[in-house]
Amino acid sequence: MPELPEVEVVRAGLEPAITGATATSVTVVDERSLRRHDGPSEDFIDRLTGRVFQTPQRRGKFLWIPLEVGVTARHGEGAELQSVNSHGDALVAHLGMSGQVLLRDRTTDDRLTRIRIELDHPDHGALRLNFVDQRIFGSMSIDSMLPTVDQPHLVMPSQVAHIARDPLDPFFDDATFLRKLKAKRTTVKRALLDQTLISGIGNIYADEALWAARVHYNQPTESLSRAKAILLLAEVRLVFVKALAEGGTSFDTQYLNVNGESGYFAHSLNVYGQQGNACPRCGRLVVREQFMNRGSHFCRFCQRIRVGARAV
DNA sequence: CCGGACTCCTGGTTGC
DNA sequence: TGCAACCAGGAGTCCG
Repeated sequence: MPELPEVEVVRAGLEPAITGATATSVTVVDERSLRRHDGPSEDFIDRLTGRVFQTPQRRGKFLWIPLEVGVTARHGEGAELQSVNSHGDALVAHLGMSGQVLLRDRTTDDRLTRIRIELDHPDHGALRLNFVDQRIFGSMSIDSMLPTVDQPHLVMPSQVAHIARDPLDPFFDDATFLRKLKAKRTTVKRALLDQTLISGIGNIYADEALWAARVHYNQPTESLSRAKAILLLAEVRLVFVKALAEGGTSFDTQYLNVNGESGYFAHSLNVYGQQGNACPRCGRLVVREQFMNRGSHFCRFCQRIRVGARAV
């Protein structure tokens, strides 16, 4: 599924292609892809049509494109230029399990397109942005930008406000993360997947980072040594950076494919989906267990629950 | 605060 | 060949 590296590949790919483009036409093929939009599809279309895209942003697995303020073309003959809010709006996208953002020319469509946005770019001309999503766990929405609680000068879509910084964010605070992790009364994989603690990690990279750090998914966070916690955070960053590097190579400005299943995932997975295969480190069999309604892949020998290590 | 259950959801794949 | 069962799980919500 799309996690931080996949979403970042999309963001980085969209940036040069669509920044400055105008949304000339919007088609909602399947309203269920607007589940995070507060209002009917007509409202989504009205608030997006005629707007100009600014630089795409990302936090964790959320992606958004701020819309230039001041142009509310569709709304009335200039009569009621609604001052929505002082910080403007953004087109927010979450890819969910199977979402893709595909940049096409005007003649190309994709089978599972749920939302289609026609764009006109001053340099690149006519473009089409297809939001494709098989399972419809993803969504698009128009959301208000609001100042964040901790940093009032930093604005962000309201539905992203509760999402923690991701570990590739230059302002991610390691010390704070380690403190909060320690304070939690939960187990380590659950904590890694908690987007309010650290964002961007999904099932695949959680399993990969835990394997790399030799930590069992069910290790209580309070008994995780500080050294292990630091190592784990480093391994999270490492798998992200590796995936990002590989994802970047297959990037093509005219075709942004972010299907996590295909492409760069395949050749660098050590445990995810590898049940029955040999652990690359010790040669014993990788196993899969049910945890949190999903699969946990790990090596019973390399990753064992350790007791004690209750630092002061 | 925490965890578990539940909901959303579909098409490629598997099995008979 | 045909069809039904199976499977993947991010995120929000509710409840005990």
